[in-house]
Amino acid sequence: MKRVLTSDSPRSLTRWERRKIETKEKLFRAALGLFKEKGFDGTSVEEITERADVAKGTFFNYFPRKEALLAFLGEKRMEAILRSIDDRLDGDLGVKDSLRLIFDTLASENEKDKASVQFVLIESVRRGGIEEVDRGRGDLYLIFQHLITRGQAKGEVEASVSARKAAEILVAIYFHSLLAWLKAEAGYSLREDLQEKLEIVSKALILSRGNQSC
Amino acid sequence: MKRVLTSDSPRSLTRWERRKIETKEKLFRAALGLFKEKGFDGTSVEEITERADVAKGTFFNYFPRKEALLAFLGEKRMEAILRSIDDRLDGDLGVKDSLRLIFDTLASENEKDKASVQFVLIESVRRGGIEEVDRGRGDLYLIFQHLITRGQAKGEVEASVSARKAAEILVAIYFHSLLAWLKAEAGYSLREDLQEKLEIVSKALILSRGNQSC
DNA sequence: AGTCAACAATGACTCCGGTCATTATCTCTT
DNA sequence: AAGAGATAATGACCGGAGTCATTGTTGACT
Repeated sequence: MKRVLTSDSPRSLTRWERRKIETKEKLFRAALGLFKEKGFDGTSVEEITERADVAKGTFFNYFPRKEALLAFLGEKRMEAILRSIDDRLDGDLGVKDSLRLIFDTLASENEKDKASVQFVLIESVRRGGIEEVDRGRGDLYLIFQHLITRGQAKGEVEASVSARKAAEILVAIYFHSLLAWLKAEAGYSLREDLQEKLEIVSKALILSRGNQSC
Repeated sequence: MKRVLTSDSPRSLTRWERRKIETKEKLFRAALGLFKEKGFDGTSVEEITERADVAKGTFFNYFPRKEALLAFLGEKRMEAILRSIDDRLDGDLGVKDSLRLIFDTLASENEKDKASVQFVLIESVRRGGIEEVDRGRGDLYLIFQHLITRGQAKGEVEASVSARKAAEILVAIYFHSLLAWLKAEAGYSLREDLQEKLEIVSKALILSRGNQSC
């Protein structure tokens, strides 16, 4: 039995909620700054709350555990990546070009800020759990699957392969390459690596129109 | 300048060393039992040392951190897997059959004891760090790479693909599938999943007699 | 304006991983 | 056999993550 008097749906933000978001954001920013200064393990929750000017206990009202900060960061990053992919994807593109574009976007978004990716993947996966990454991964997976299914309908993609499995392979390649890139020397190009691998698996997926190889 | 008086070379294990190994093993067994009973987080180091009948501090003489137990387990498992692959691999086999055999071995070794894999992958990767898994992964990677290079020399494998990248793809597929399997329902067959994915990427790698490009 | 239920903030507290100075045990030398 | 040097065992201790009972705020309703 809820009644809202001041209009209806746009009235979503009460002072409380605004302050809640504000506090969470404040904690998040404080934490991120400290992490970049002193690393994840080197930063205590108390330091974070002190910088955010709240009491220690408050932290746990917003993040169930310290690692949840990394999950939060991960979510934000993945959202940005998916938005960027959505923006750039064009229905007219062929499957192979679409895949190229997606891998390209994934690469460049990650190459933008290696330090954050370090936290999200190494640290978050390291400590927080793989689950965190999963929501985003699921979305990515759906994009691939959809693309391939559509490609099969259009006769661009080998009909005999399971779109599900193919999508899983693409996701696997992406995450594995990301990890490899994080551990590689500075000069290593994620973009080139992904494109090269895409080139290889494309041979298994894409029906070339009298083109390709040799 | 070492002198051993009680015989010579077979006398490699002094009482100390035997006891050292014994203690480490005792700690390890106690820990594994407790983990299966109460989970990793639910088990404290003190419980482990108590069951192993040593003082708490002793634990850290053998494992630098609690997670090192998982790394230790992981190493043991990976060694067993690689040994099993070595045993079963036959130089006469073609590349595709070899790959099938490897994936099959990987699947069955892991399917033997899902709980342990949970610990090694989820927990160890979750908390201990990805580094732990890396040694074994590196070996696996080399096996793939070697196999493919040899296959290219024999003309079985598409010469244009980089053996390095191809090996990375195979490893990526393996680990990703392992994770998916761990999170899947009980009925899900890792073996079938891997074989199906291998079938797909094979199309990109293997030059079938009478099929495929060039 | 005043009341009150809902919710958030707080920090003292608990628990546990990890350290370290000290003690106990072993091996080798003389 | 006794001493010395090496190595392992020990548990008091510390710091930080996470809990929770209490206190402080907010805004819906009268």
